[in-house]
Formats: sequence, structure tokens, C-alpha cells
Amino acid sequence: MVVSDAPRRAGTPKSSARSKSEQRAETTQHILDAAEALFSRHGLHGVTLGQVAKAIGVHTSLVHYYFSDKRALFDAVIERRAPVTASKRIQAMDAYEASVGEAVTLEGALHAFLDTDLDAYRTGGEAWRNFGALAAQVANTPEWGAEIMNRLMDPVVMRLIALLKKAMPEMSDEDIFWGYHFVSGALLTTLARTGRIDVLSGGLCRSEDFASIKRRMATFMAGGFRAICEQERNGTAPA
Amino acid sequence: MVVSDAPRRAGTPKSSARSKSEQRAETTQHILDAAEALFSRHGLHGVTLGQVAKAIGVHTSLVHYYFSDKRALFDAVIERRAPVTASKRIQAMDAYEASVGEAVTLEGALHAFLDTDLDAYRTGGEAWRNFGALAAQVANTPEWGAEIMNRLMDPVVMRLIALLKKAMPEMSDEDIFWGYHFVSGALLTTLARTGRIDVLSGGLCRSEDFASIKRRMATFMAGGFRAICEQERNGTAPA
DNA sequence: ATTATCTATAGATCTATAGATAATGC
DNA sequence: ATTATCTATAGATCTATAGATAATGC
Repeated sequence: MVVSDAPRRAGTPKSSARSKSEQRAETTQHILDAAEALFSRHGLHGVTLGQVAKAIGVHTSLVHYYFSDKRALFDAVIERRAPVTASKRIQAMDAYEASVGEAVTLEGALHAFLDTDLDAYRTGGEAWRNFGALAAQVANTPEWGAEIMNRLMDPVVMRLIALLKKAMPEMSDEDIFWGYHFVSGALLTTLARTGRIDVLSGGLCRSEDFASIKRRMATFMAGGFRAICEQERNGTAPA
Repeated sequence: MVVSDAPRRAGTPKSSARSKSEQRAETTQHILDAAEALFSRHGLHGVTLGQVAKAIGVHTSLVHYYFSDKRALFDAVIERRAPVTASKRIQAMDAYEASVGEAVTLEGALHAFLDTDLDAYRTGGEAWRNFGALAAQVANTPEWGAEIMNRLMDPVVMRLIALLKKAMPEMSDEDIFWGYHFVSGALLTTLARTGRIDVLSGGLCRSEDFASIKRRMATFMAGGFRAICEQERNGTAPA
């Protein structure tokens, strides 16, 4: 956790030759960064605008100058990154399908869907990792923020669903959606990076180790889809 | 969502012949129920003691009379149910192992671990379902409540890990723990019951339908474990 | 005589706004 | 002349406590 709560003056270089639009852009980003870090750890209601302002060394009222209220700030945090990862992932899935044509596989579809996202959080620096943790929180707390996040993410999910159906045409829609439900839960817990797996495994696995997760996740989930597909076919569903 | 925010008087039957200890016990449970419902939707910081008190028609100061402060109330909400489900699940896993001896399977272990929990939330009424949603939130928001919850749940997880190792002795500890990480994420998203899968699937799947999840989840996860085990054996892990 | 509940209130935030000051823009 | 930032503050909570009232306990 490098983005500390310690003041990191935003307005400090008052002598530097920043144009007003640069100043505006920089301060806006600083506010969003600080808000993202704080919201990701404490939730919408666990953060005050004063804390956000203090984190970057400006006055609370400046936050109001740029964002009408707390909720608008929160929404802006989501709107800043969600569309970026959404379009990357759709592109990755489009590219995958274009490259294999009809030969779509479960693993291929899941890799396109998952790896693109894991990479964004893995290589995007701390700000992106904070956003990932926030996304995980929002997803399990529908009261705040879920609408925006879901609206932006729906097309990504539906793109994956389409690929999964193509890979497994014999699979029922119900099984596909439940499978997606499991995939999404596992991904969100990954993004939350709580350090829980570190403790449970005695340090063998680390929450931050997205490379290890990337190496296993698509394979694991593809195996899961096949298993429920098989179960349906055999009618071996236990009561 | 039946537990509404509308006042449901706790102190109303002042004429009824309740002993003081009964009164104490009832009011305590009412406060915990209301707090559980509210915390599960809005998080620790999104709920005021006034809202909790209002939900059951008593004065805010009565909440302080029973619980020293907000954090104590939050912790009490977790302490009330977590040990119950924890011991049930350990018993279920013990019973499973006792019944099959050395012939532990992935599916068997996962069914014991998952189904017991899903049943608690499925048949335990709204209060339990609220607790499940709260657990899901807490798990992804380490700042509040995760310590208590994790401390109470650690033995349950380690019991599962032991069974999984017995079922798959050739599997590496790392793979087992990462597999658990995926299982846990999928379970928590299930408990969150956000209604997201309902929207995505156009109503085909429902968040509340724990029976459908129970029918698929252990099978799906077992397939996942086998797939990563297979991948390790073949050294087919992609870069 | 004890304890469950309520009334009243102090003190501490927190949000949001109005208005002042100090920069940049032309 | 405009706009970025700060000062000051009103108004609205929210937590927590002290003390009053109304029950039950013996």
C-alpha cells in the first residue's frame, strides 16, 4: 500500500508553470486517485470528503468544486476505469473469436475474458489494483454503485456468454449462466486481494500473485463447466 | 426483502408478563436482527444506531444500553451466527470422512463443505440470508469485521483443505489453496444474492435459488480441481 | 431494589455553500 | 477576466452519556 493517507500536496507547485486546464486535470486525477484508494478500503460510507482532501493536501471544499457531492465523486471513480477495462476485454474476446473462427474453446474464451482483466490489474499499478478491490466490494454491496458498474460490465459478460455457448453448444443456458456466476465470484475475490489466502496457506499463496492465478483460473473454470455439462448429460445430479 | 425499515415495536407488549431476562433476551435478538439486516445492505459505516433502533421501535440509547458501541454491535452480529455454521460444517465434514474412510473424493468433500452452508442459508429464513450477505461483504472488505469472521472460519477451511488433500494426494498444496480461493469466491458471491445473475440471464437463473446452485457447485469445483491438477501433471500451463 | 426503557443533551463530525484570495488567461 | 483554491460557517447528523421514568423482582 503505497498511496498513504499522508498529505501529498496537490497544489504545492504553485510556482510551476501549469496552465489552468493542466491544473484542473491534475487535481481532478489526484482527487480521484485518493478517493479510489480510500473507497476501496472503507466503502462509500466509510470515507469522508475531508479524508479525501487531506490525503492530497487540499481543502475539503475543493472536492466540492470539482465534484458536486460524494456520490458524484464515487460514480466518477467508477466511470474513470470501468469503461477502459470493459472495452479492452471485449476487444480481446473479439480478437480471440476472429483468430479461431468456429473453433472456440472454453479455455480460449475464458482466457480472453479473464487474462485481459487480470493483466490490467497486474500491470496497471496501484491505482488499478485499488479500483479492482473497489469493484469487488461494489459487486457484493448492491446498495451503492452496482448500477453503474453493472451497466458498464454487462456487454463484457454477454460477450463471454456468447463465446461459451459457441464453445459448448450442447450446454443449457442455465448451466452456462450458473457457471458464469461461479467464474465471476472467483474473479471478484481475486480482485479484492484481502490477503486471506496468504494466511490460510501459511504464505504459500499470495493474494497479490495474479500471475499464479492467471496460470490456473481459466483452466479451473473450464474444468468446472465441463463437469456440470457432463453431470447434466448423465443426469447424475444428486438431490 | 421482508424485514422492512418500518418500525416493528419491540417494547410494545409492556402489559404482557415477560420476565426481565426474557425481555432482555428478546430485545437483544431484535436489535441483532435489525442490525444484521441493515449492515448486510449498507455496510458497517452505512448504518446508524438510530436506524437500527428505529427499525424495531426503540430509542437509540437502548442500543447503547445493550451494546457498548456500534463496533461491538457489529461484532455481536457476526459472533451470533458464524460459530453456528462453522461447527455444523466441521461436523458435516467429520461425518463424511467417518463414513467413507480412506475413499474421500473431491465431490464428497466439497458437498460436505458447501451444501451444509448453502442449506443453512436456504432453510434458515431471512435472518440467515441476511447474515450470508453480510459475510460476503465482510470477506471483500477487510477493514471491518474480517478478523472475527476469519478467526471463526479458519478451522472450517482447514478441515476442507485436509479432505481435499486426502482426495487428491498427488496435488500440490499451492494448487489446492488456489482451488479453495476460487471455491470461496464463488460461495461468497452466492451468499451475496445481489440479483445480478437474474438480470444477466433474463430471469432464467435467480440469486435466491440456492437449490440450483447446490446441484451444480460441488461438481463444478471438483471439475476445476481436476483440471488444474491435470494441467500441472502435463506441464501444459500457458505463459 | 433492580433493571429496561426513554428524555435531553453535549460534543464531535460531516456535507455543502457563500464569499474571499490568489493564481492564470488574454 | 476567469478560475483554482482557501476561509468561515450554517445546518444536519451521529455517537455517547447522564439522568428520569416505568416496569419487574423479592
